[in-house]
Amino acid sequence: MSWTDERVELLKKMWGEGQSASQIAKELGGVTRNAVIGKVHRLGLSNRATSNASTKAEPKEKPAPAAKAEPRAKPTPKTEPARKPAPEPAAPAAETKPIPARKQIIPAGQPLPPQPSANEISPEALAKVNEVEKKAKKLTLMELTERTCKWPVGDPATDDFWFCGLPVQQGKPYCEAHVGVAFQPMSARRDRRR
DNA sequence: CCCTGATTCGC
DNA sequence: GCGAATCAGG
Repeated sequence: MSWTDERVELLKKMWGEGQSASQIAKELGGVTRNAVIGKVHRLGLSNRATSNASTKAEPKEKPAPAAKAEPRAKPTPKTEPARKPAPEPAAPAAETKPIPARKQIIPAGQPLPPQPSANEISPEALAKVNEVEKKAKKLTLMELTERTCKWPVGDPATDDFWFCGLPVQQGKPYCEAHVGVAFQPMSARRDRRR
């Protein structure tokens, strides 16, 4: 792949939006995040310092052909990146509103309202979930990544609230156990007449 | 571990 | 100009 005008344009756009290099690379396809970063720098984008960029300390670096691990001087001031992480256009785990199936433990505060449809979920699946919750990594919102289970556990109003955080199932926002209760086959929807 | 961007340097 | 390898940090 080459840097066509279109691709460069998209790159600029996304970079401007605060998208990460890897995200941009994914979007573009055919390039790695390194390629994206390299291009960004060549284009002169990168971080737009408020107006300082001096103090180019000692650029004197000795090649040191023998020592490959020669530490390169990196006096990058790295003042606060003025870049603001644009809020995810598509909320990660907002697509499907899962109602964590809980036993009967009410942490504290308000008694949770009756779960709308914590009904016809495979008992095995539920059991699994309860199992998993013990091993959950208990991540905070900020710690969630693209491959950590985003299943919420506990009461958000309490400090006893966290996300599963286990490795997600390929392509899914949840780990295996939680995928099991989050995505119900339509066929299971058969109780009420209809 | 996962991730981020920054830099170097052979191509 | 390009981007893999590497570095540095969260």
